[in-house]
Amino acid sequence: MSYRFDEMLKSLKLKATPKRLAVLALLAAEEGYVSPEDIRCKLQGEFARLGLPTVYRILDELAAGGIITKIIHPNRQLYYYFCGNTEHHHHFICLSCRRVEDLDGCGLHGMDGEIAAKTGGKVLSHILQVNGLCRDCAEEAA
Amino acid sequence: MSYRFDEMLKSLKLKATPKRLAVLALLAAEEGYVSPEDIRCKLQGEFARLGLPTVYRILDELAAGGIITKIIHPNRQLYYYFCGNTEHHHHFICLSCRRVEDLDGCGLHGMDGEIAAKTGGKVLSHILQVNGLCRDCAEEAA
DNA sequence: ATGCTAAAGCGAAATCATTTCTGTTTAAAG
DNA sequence: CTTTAAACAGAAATGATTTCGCTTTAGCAT
Repeated sequence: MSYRFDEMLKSLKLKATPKRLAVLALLAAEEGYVSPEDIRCKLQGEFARLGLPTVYRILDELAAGGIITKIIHPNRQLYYYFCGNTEHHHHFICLSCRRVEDLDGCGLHGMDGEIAAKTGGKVLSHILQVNGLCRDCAEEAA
Repeated sequence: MSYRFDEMLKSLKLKATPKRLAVLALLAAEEGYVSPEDIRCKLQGEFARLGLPTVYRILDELAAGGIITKIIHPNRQLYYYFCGNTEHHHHFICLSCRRVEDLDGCGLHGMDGEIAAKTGGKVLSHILQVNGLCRDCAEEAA
């Protein structure tokens, strides 16, 4: 699977700068979720000068545009995950090895509308994330 | 509705100290979710000396015991909510006024098992929370 | 009741991920 | 090629949360 990162950025009205492209490419190449610090480290060879604030800013922009997903972690650090699946769906994340698996057809489709109707309020967003140990890590722990 | 806070603490094998009881009572009296700092402020009259770390510790203990719920907020602060409903359920939270409404029968019952079966992994926890504006706040914003 | 011992509780200070700020650089548009 | 706005770097600040070592309390035997 290959992606047109420049077009993705364009669709978010962000310039396709080398750093943004590199962050996006790195995220897409990773199997699991990564922290801002991870990204800075891995891109240090490519960019002599790359500050953490820049990484944070880029990740924010990408997450705001919806092309990467913010992972909520018990350790309260930020993590991000790139997922080619553009359908509405959620994730099963491994707390040990950081692997992410898609949960398709999660049964929440239409929930927002139902809830809005029931409570009379307005649904702005919802969080659904399943935390656990992936098959390999679960077996290892056993 | 009145609760036996001392018994609740006992069931978690925590001593029913005045501060724990006060935190629990305060949470139960609040309609919405509150921050550790809120709690410290509101209990300042009752306890001349009450440090934030103590509040955090108590909230942790109560949340670990499952009698209060941790709220995940976009502003990255911790909030907690006391909910008398002991059935497995989730919440609709208002980002404006902090009101919380229960979502019963959320359609996730059994999901953990299904996911475990499908991925081969082990589900440790899941997060489901719906963020929005309650009826009043939505009307006000309109 | 009193003394003893281990657990629980406490707040000052430290921590550390994240953000802000300011000045600089870079790139798109005319 | 100039103009103008967006991106960027890095130092420093921020502020929620945790650590640490001391103090208090409760449980229990005497």
